[in-house]
Amino acid sequence: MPDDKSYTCQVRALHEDAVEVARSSSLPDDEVFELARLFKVLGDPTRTRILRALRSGELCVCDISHVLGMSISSVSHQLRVLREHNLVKARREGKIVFYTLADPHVLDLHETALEHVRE
Amino acid sequence: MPDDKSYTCQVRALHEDAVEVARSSSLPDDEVFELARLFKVLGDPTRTRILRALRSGELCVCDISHVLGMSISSVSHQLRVLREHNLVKARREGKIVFYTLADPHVLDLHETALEHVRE
DNA sequence: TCAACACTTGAACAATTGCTCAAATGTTCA
DNA sequence: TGAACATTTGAGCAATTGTTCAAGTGTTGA
Repeated sequence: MPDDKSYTCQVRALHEDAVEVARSSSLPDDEVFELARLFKVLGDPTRTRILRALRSGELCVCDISHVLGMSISSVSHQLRVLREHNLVKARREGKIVFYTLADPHVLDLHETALEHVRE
Repeated sequence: MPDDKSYTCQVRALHEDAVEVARSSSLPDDEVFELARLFKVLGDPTRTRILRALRSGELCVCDISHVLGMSISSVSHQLRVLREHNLVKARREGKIVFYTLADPHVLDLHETALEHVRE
């Protein structure tokens, strides 16, 4: 990021004090990244529906596929994403793998967001 | 989505009752979509940092660019996304456009998510 | 040991994303 | 009016995403 005129506005900062306040109260980079990462995982309709489905208790991959009306494969791919981000847990029982919410607390985000979405 | 064996598991559903419960308590499609859409917008580090910066009050595009250390252009592009999703509001004063949070309530999502991220 | 089955995985693909660069707007002030 | 400047916009691009298809793994029971 070069420090020339094309890059930012030409004064050092239009409102230096406001910039300083904003800068000093900003989150550490890693927290910003983690925050965005979590929201990004939540920001897909398929994954949203999987998390909603698991609200009522554990389900196997086949069950989830039926609830969503989607292929086993794509559900499994998304379950992997959710697993990798510690949003769901898997438990194998014979041939069947059961999934549960790793931390139902995460659904608090759904509630808050729904309030916003519903205005 | 064809209804053949390659598509889902071979029984109608492994746990029909659980599937029925999950299905009947699921969100309407449009709410799922809106929910995911909101999280998706929140799920980018640049946009996260913009929203955090605006927490301390209104800033112009140039200010935000300074706080983030990013080009005016990319900040403006992201502000457009935030505007289109009603997360920020713009107010023009002469040559300068000031941005504010459209609904600071949205930052409640940050707080809740930060708790989760921080374990 | 082998077929059946629940699930996972990898490659391939179109679609979407976030950035940069350059050009266009809109506003002020001389 | 025209130059200066804050911001927006559009095209172009590499990178990422979500799905499908086909092949793979792991477990059960005959």
